[in-house]
Amino acid sequence: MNEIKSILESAERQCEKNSSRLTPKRKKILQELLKSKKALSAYEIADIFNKKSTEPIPTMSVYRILDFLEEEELVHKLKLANKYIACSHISCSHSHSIPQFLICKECNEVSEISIDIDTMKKIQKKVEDENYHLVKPQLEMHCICNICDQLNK
Amino acid sequence: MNEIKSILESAERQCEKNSSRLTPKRKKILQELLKSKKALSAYEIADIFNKKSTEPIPTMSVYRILDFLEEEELVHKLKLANKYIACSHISCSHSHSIPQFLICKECNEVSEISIDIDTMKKIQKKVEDENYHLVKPQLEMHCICNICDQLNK
DNA sequence: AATGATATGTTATATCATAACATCAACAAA
DNA sequence: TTTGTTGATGTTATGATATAACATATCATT
Repeated sequence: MNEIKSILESAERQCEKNSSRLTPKRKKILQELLKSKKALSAYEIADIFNKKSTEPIPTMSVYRILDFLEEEELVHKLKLANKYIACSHISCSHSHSIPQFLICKECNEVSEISIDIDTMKKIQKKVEDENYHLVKPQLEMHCICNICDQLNK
Repeated sequence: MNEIKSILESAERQCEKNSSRLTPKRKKILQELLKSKKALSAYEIADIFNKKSTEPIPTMSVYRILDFLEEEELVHKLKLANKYIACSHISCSHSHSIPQFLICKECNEVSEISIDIDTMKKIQKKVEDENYHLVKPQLEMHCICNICDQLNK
């Protein structure tokens, strides 16, 4: 079975549970993000949408839809890149660990990793000692992927 | 002795060593960053400069000067906030550890902390396992400071 | 159909950043 | 002293990301 299709169905169920609606446009944008290995900007998403569809979508709507999808925890916003990426755990039934992102600064490919709890706790302790606390324990790391790194040589 | 003045002198010596010049404008921008507890955007720096000085500085120049100061390791760019902050170790003679930043999402106050080497190594290992590597082992963490957190209650 | 809530459209503008080219100032070599 | 070179700064235009404010459309319920 088509993997993306099944993820979209999970997403739909998840929205129903929260009594929110995964409208056609919201669904389509989530689908594009799922298809993309790279993180996409709101404007890139609008472009993709508009190339494929007869009725265009304004960027404003894309931003709103991304906000919605973020609230539903279906996508993550990467502040470091100002881009958006689908959550890689939509279909997981278990509650998953906190996402940590590796973002290739060249090609914008993103990998979602998880850091072990002890390490994260240590970092959190440091943060609390400094009289701050983490808004969300999500780290974004500016990386270069091996492929791009090779190309540079 | 005035602390900022002494840091500026260190900065000047550091530039001399690299045979680069800490011009009056560069120095003044560094000084504003040193005075500010918060991270400042290029446009905010230009505003501050222009309020105090008869001859205005264009934003373009501010960006160039920030690039320069970054190369000299006198300021850090915070990608997470799109803002800039003076390095807190300009006068230290010893080579200091990799900076990690806590950024308050409300007031933009920033603290520079350091994470112990083992923790950082663990993270780096994870990253390498995923076929990436860190451009610089600098983490920026989206936080809220205790003061702002209190105000929200 | 009328209502209220949610979703989307539209226009304008704020904010952050870079490109491209011109000019100026400092300084060393002729 | 002039000239050439380099680095610093000025100027103008524009790209890229993001939000505000208000209008309109659609859906779910009565």
